Amino acid sequence: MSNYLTHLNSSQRNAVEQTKGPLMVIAGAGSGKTRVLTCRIAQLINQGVDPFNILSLTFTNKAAKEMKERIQDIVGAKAKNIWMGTFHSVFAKILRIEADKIGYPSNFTIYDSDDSKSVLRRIIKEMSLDTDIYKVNLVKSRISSFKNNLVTVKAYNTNLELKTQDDSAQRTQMGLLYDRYVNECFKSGAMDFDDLLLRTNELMFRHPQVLHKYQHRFSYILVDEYQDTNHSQYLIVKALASLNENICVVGDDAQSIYSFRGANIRNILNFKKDYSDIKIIKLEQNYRSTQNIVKAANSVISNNKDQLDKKVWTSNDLGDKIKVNRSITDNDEAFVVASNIFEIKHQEQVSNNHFAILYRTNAQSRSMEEALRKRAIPYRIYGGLSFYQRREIKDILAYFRLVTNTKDEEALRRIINYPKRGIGTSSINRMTVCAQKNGKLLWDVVQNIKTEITGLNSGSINKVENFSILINSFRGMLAEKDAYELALSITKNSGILREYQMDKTPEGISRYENVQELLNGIQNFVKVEKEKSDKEINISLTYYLEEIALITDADETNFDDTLNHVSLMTIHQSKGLEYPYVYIVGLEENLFPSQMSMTSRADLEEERRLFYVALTRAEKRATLSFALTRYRWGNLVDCQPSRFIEEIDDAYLDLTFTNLPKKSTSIVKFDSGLNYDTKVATRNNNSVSDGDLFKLKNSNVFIPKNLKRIRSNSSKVSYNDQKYETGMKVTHDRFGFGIILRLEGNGANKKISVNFTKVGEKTLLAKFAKLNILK
DNA sequence: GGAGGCCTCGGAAGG
DNA sequence: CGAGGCCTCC
Repeated sequence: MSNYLTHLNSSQRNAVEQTKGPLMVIAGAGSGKTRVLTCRIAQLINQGVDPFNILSLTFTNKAAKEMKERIQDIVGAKAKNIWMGTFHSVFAKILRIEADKIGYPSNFTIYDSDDSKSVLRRIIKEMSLDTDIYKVNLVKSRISSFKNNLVTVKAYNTNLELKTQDDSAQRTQMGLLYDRYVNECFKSGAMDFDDLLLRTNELMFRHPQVLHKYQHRFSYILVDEYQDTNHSQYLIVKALASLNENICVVGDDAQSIYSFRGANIRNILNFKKDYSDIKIIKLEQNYRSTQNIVKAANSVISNNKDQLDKKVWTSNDLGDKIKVNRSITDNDEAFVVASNIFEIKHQEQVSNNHFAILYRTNAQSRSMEEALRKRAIPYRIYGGLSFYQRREIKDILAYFRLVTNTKDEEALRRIINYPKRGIGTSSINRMTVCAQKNGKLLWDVVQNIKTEITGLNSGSINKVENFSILINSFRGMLAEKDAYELALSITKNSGILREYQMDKTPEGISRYENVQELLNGIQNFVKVEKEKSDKEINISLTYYLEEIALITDADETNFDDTLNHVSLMTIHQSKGLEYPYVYIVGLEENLFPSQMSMTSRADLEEERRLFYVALTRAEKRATLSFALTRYRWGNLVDCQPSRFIEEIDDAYLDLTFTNLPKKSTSIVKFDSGLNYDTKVATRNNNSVSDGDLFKLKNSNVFIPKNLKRIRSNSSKVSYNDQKYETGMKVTHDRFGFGIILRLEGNGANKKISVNFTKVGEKTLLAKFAKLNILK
């Protein structure tokens, strides 16, 4: 049991044994971070700390679950009592306990992103706002960022900076909109994801005795993935830890890739400022990857300015160099990847699940999928629509939600006429107006439709009444029936099951199966929960909803994981995972780094960290690839190789072609990150010439626009085989007049350096350079 | 009230 | 290109 310490290196051991006081562990990629966290908690428990007094916060439920299991392996069943989970799940639990103090019911609903959007869409419409200015996604992310920075409606209204931002974007009603959204959620007894953190702060700051209670309860606090915490989370941790200061945060600033959703990298960069006697331990030995991979990753990340000083190293084998493939099209790229996997599989007897294909955007999965299918290589795509986000599941959950919390207006609106029961938009609108006029809930109007409303015909009134009777009949069963019995009754008696049963289209069949799966899940839930509790208690639907509200697909036990398939996922999803063979595809400017990151250094650095994450997933071999043309939104577009390839030290690269722009021989200087901010000027304008100017900055091989016509069959490409010679006078469509200085390489890889009068020296690929030779 | 056509928009995604 | 929201027409 106690030999767990012997498997640790000295830094890891220090981190584990340093159980008192503030500690920050900077854990490089593959440095055994999870091991340290689990051992540290085991150590606390072995030292006599009550598991009830340990709070361990993670970023995903999956991580929490895995960690709990690993701790259980060391200390046994008492590990179950540790407060371990995501910020959201732990504080949702606490908020349910303390709900009355902030005016919420303890069975409050948790609105997911779709619910929030739907509420916003409704408010924007009700306020008759211009939907071009008040775009739902934009408004939502803005409100989210207000909340994550603890900017309440009141604070917003006195915040000149934020207001000016909105005013200058014509969003003068933003404050009002924010206010209405907050009220709408509150009125519905609902919290969105950001509320779970914001309301926790509210709870703790307005109720010192509550804060005090939890400060005492959580005498030891651990936070994983600290680099990805936002301001709201930071404040919660700080408040809870301020009494005992037994706080341990673990993270890697180099792997902070979630600032787009509010994560604040300063939390980790500034941690030491918050605690006076802080200890900092760096885990720098990488156990995962080869030397070439580690060093290549280091050379890339060194281009970032904002980072903590550390040196990740490994004593593993040198390994292969990072292979870089170039393809003409995205389909070719996929073909090369699939062929390569096929080859390695057979030559080296490697199984499918040793391979991962990582990409920047989900859209890139399609070509990979096709290529793998052609090679008959089993694969699995991770991500996409989660089970609980599926329409049919959300429909059923909406019934559950309304039955347990009739204030939940989103749920009510979703199902009041689903399945169709003749309560149309006009009836709903009338009831809405009536509710608003009398300051009542929509459900109040529905429930008392006969007395509450005039202007609805008797047929409509009857239909509404039947609906209200239906829902109330379910409500009557809440206390006596368990979650499964009630769920079954709801799906049957609401007509929803029949609806899906009748639909014999493939989608309909799949919907029906999903509903069955949901019901099976509930049945299983009831069974497991009953076994867990010794008492004969009713596992209610309310309890079920509370438990699943924060569950997502990623947490489901993936039985498929044992199946042998190649994994396809975005780089974001790959965080924390590792594979012997990793393919990072689509390494092109404007794709990776993403076009949207080009306007600021901070965003570009995040893209670079993302690339760092991708590269450090590889254990044995990493392969990079890019295409010269790619379909994006139905259009074939030209691509330039990503700057990230150039940023890797040549010593660790193995180019499978000869003329990738090289820093050392670069003629048009590659500016290594100094001028990113100035690029705003060239990128804001989408005109062709500006785009080309930009490309030139990053690549000394200029690949002209006309490549567009080249299709996936590369054998059909006809090269311009004009005979160039040193000293020739030439003209170029864009660069004008110039003199050929020298020729390098042969055949398709022949390069020409030309000194142009207007733009100076350029190196062009002979096969693409459209030079007119002047006699 | 509902089906189908039109229009718009598009990043990554934990809870 | 493809999904989803919205609007129109029946």
